[in-house]
Amino acid sequence: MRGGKDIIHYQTKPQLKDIAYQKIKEIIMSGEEEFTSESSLVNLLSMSRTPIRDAIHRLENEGFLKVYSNQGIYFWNPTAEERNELFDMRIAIETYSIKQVPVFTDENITYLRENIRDQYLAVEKEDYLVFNELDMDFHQYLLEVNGNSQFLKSYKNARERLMTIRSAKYLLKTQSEVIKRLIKDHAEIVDNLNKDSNVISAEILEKHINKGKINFS
Amino acid sequence: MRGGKDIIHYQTKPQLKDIAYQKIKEIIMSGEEEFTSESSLVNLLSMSRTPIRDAIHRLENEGFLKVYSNQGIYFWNPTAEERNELFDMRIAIETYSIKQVPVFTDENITYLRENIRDQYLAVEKEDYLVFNELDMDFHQYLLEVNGNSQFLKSYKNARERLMTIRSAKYLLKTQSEVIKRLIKDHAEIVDNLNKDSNVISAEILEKHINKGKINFS
DNA sequence: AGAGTACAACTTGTATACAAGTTAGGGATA
DNA sequence: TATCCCTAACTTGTATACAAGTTGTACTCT
Repeated sequence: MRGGKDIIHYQTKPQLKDIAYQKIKEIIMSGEEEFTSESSLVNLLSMSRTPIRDAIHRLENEGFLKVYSNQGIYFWNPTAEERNELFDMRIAIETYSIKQVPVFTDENITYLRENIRDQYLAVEKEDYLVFNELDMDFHQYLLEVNGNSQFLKSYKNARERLMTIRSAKYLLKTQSEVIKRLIKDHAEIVDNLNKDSNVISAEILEKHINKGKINFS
Repeated sequence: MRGGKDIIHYQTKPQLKDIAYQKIKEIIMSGEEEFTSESSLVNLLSMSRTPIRDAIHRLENEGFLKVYSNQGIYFWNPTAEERNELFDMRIAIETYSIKQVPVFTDENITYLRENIRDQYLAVEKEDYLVFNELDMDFHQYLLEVNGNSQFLKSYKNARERLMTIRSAKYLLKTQSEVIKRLIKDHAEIVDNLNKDSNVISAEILEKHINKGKINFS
């Protein structure tokens, strides 16, 4: 046994299992397939089973798919209940996080207002993909001010799972009026920061995230 | 491609990777070792690298260890900040969960009161292991009434990671007086259920979990 | 003695062979 | 025709061989 030394982080060259993880997740999020198998992924990604299996097991841990022994790999197809659970997870984390921040600095507020301005611009251009990126960044930034890495990790997971096409069909039929109301929520949240221990912002945030549930068909 | 059928859940015989997962987690939670390697685990558990690696990667995903390529496997040794992050995760989830439950039934209340009675009995016997089990069950039951499986999963993960010996040294020096105050918190939480949308219970719960942070040296 | 280097013994990453379970389909049997 | 059974082709689980990176040590050279 040699261990116990300090760990040095070398610049690691990209590993196949990480490439596989990313690619398979993209397949899942594209929503075109419902199931697959190790062998078909081996053919598709041109690597051996080992990195494929590493990626699959990681994605299974993160809730993106389920491996049935000797039967195949099924991509996660959330029920309405499961989607709501993820939205509630977001509410729990994001509302507590914002209330826990003692003060948002001027720099924080400026960043958020600029993000909101860009959100309006994206909607004007009817570029809903860019809007979604900005929306994701808005909520993520609020969490980053708190600094709790657990919050951030859970948020990203919930958000990504909710963004798989099969669970986010609603995005396709959102209209600019609906989105403009979401942006108004964002503005209201920022306007009420640093007041009343951020309780008001947290309340708006809760209603805001809850709108995600309703927007489903 | 054959897939697309209904999945049948056969009674699966226990898999080596699940055994490895459990055993390695026990080693981590015992807190006796700080690092290891695949080969030493292979010798210890008498199985090949494959199930060992599956278990290790799963545990890494859950935050129990970190694999450094070509350098070894280091068990998670949390800083004070990281422990606090997990406690805050618990607060976020548990307080929102309890507020979300519209009504706790008589059966729920009865279960919780019986659990609390057993907590007192355990402390009288100075059996802090049993108390810990009951405490874990108390908080878990509150989440189960809500029914959100995401809450439950995150709670269990946070709880287990906080219970690794190296992060829970405090347990060894907790005194029965301290624990009795924790049990009083539990009783107060239950006494205030179904009042004021469970806001009061949630507030007590927040202070209660926060005491975990303070109890560290 | 000291600096540098080569090497051996470790580490995890990757590829692949084999084991065991599941399933669809064809064919024998009634 | 209908039923049963066998088998071939799939599935994931497991074991193992090989590749590539890291590190302590011992040796060589100055």
